[in-house]
Amino acid sequence: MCNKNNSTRRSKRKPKSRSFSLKHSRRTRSKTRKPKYLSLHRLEENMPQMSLPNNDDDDKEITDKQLNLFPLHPENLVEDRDTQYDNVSLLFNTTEEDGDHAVTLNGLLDSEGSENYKNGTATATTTATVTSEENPLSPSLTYGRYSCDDRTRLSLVRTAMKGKKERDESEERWVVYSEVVEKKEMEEVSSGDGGCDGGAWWSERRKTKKLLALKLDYEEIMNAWSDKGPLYIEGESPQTVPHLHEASANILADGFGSASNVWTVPEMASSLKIKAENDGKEDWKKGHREASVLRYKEKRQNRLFSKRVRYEVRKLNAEKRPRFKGRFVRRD
DNA sequence: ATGCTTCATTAGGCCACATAGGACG
DNA sequence: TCCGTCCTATGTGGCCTAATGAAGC
Repeated sequence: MCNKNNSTRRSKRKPKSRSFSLKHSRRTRSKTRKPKYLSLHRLEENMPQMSLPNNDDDDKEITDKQLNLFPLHPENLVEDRDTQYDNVSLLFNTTEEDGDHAVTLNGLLDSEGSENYKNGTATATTTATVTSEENPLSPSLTYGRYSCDDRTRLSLVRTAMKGKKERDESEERWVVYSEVVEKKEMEEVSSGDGGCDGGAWWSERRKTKKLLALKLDYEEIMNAWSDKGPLYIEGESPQTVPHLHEASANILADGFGSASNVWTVPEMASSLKIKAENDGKEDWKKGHREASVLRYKEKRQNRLFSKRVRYEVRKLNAEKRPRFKGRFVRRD
């Protein structure tokens, strides 16, 4: 219902005059407000600072850069254009020396995270780390070295990023707070006391993940459908759905999805395979990345942050409607 | 270092009613 | 199939308030 754009709201708000308000005692916080949504922007603030390794000259400069994952629409843009490329490069470009150690959130989850998750221990990795001394902006976090707190954060981010590929990339990622918390709690419960005991934690996590997989009663479905004609559209091959248990098991076994085990739609997968065979895997990967960058840039340019009124007539009616203290009141 | 208070900021909810669109005869 | 009626869900803007973080003591 209240889908008003926050920035618009903010701009509409008048600064309150404190002089008029009675000096009331401090409000009692009777109940703790549970935020409805978690913004990834906030999650991002808690994420480890990311850096591109192996470039001594640029290390400091890059280290000091903050990822701007939620840039403004051009109309709200001031200096954003200058940083655009850098941000995009931070998101999508990994240098050859990086190998698969991506510097994106996904990359972080896929490569670094998977390594540490797989091992189940807070092991130091060989990639560059940004310590709190080097980067005062992220005082307590180190990248490439995961404590239990880091694992917690990563878990939240991973949950939030889950399904990213299925969504419109232009959408801002908001996640329902309760879902994130519930999943987190489930994981914590399943991990039991040994929160930092990586092996046990990991195996329990696998179990939890398996329990979350969708189970279908195929026989019942087929029976219900039996009198409704053929199951598939004529002339088209039946769509196949990957075995979720297998998929999740593979992903879990390899960490959180290196590029090789990210599930794709079957058609896509076959075309990917053919293309990779024809053009060479590396060339195709490069082209794919460039296409992704282009798509990202285009959508970013077109993002609208101003409030969009869907029904102008409703707006007019609302503006005419009598109010008392901002609330609509009856005409009589 | 810790706890309390004050202040500023912000998200979310409330309200009435016109309208869209589905269900039904 | 078309038309009229009924009903429900939705969307709209301005204000208020609780929640929250920062700063000061």
